[in-house]
Amino acid sequence: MDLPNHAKQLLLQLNQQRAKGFLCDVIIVVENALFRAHKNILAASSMYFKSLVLHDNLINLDTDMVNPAVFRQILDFIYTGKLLNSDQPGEQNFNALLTAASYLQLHDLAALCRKKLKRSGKPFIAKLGIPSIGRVGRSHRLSTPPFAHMRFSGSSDAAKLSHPKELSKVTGPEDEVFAASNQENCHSLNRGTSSSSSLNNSINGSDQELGLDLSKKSPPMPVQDEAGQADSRAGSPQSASASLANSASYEELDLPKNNCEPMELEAVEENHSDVGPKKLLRHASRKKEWTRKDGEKLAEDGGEAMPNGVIVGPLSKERNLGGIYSSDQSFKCKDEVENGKDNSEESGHSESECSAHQNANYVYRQEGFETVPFGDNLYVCIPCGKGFPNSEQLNAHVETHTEEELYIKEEDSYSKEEAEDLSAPNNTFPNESRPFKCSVCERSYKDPATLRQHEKTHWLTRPFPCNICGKMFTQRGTMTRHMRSHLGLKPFACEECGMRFTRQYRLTEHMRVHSGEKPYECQLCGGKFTQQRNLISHLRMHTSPS
DNA sequence: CTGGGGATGGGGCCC
DNA sequence: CGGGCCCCATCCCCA
Repeated sequence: MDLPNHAKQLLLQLNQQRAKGFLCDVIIVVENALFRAHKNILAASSMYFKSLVLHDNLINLDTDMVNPAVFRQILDFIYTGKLLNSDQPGEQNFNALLTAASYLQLHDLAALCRKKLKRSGKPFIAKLGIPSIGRVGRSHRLSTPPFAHMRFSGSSDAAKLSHPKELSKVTGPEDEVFAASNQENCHSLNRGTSSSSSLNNSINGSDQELGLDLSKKSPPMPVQDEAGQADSRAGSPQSASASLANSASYEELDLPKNNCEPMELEAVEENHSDVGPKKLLRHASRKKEWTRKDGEKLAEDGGEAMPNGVIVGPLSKERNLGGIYSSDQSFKCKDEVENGKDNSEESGHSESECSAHQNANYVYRQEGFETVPFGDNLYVCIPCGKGFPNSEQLNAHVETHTEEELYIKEEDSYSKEEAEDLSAPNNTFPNESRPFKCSVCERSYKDPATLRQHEKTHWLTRPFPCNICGKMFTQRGTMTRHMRSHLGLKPFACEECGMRFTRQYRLTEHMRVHSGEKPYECQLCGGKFTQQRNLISHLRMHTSPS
């Protein structure tokens, strides 16, 4: 018995899920464009991808071999089996496609391209060094084929192999990024705005644009402000998401390009080559270690049973790309575990509570796991559990909740906080100068805005998601700061050594390295330190039993 | 190999 | 919204 159209329907569903970022568990970086996808699909399409996605959640492709426009076509091909039209002339496009397909070991696509080129009578003009196996060229990123050193993240070896200068380049005018069609992320950032119409108006009509516009999320770079360009181009996170929601298929990168002022260009080069990617590698490595460490506690080798029965791997725990379980859950639950409030059945930590820790005001409900049938209402409000057929309706509903309803009502945690606060040197307990008292805990503040900000920390929800990795934040500023780490933006440069930092405070801290100033002294042994945190860690050495 | 210190990155949170 | 500070984690170097 054959079910006609089964494969087609399945592919259609998967492509729709990709469009929404639903269950996407891997990010592919091509120059400055990001694409979300499903590991399974990629692995099923190419041995190359299969090897890559096994260990990595973030895949950086060789820009010599593939550019964002071509990769978009390729990704569409993988998910639809169809080659959609490109802006490029046919032969040129097929040449580029063939290069990329060969590189990515998409043999069917490569054969298709060859056939097209042969038919047109134009021979394939291959780029030098197309990796059959073992290309070691300009980019060590992941241009090297599988089985060599295929790890982008989580491997210090990869970091060593990757020459920072090679890891990225300043993008030229030809660089393009794709507007994201991840409606969920757009909505979660822009509650109340509608992105679906603009999505429907995408230039290609049918295919979704799955890259993320990095540029619009870039915070202004104060160091480069003299040029007067960075600021005017760099938008706020809100405008970023707006652009994500509203742009059509292609958008020019707003990152400074080759025609920038020299100073600006220099800064960007440093940001994107010397520091950014390298740090990204280190960052990924660290994250991996965290996952591994945590994984030991939660599950062997990256499989963790979540409360609703969904099995999430390290990626899902770390980077929720699809909107179900963001990293915050893992962090939150990890914290709770550490605090003796294990996220287990006996603790009474319900699914909704746990879910609510990690997403904004809504999550997709994964079909097949809900205990109550929700039918087509896949968008579920965390606080009340109601299901909605689409995110717009859910968002409208979420607005009806009062903030008070969103508070966490866990007495234990507050008493714990209070205990900690009492020991804190600068406690924030109410007094005459701090008249604004938190209704949940005992803290008080000088002004209502700060109180309100604090009260958000009691909410179940985290309203500010990172549009790249899905991690949720309570404060927009924290989220934008977090975005800098994705983008490798380090506006604060040390005049002495040129080292760059994401935060002013880090630079101040760093400057003590040059000045030799050691303002922090250990009262027990007289040891002096440049940084307070190192004094603290030193003090632990004194206090910890040995 | 191990422990301590220097230095850095990221998140939380208050101002 | 940015600055500043705290905390935790990590990497690297060196004794």
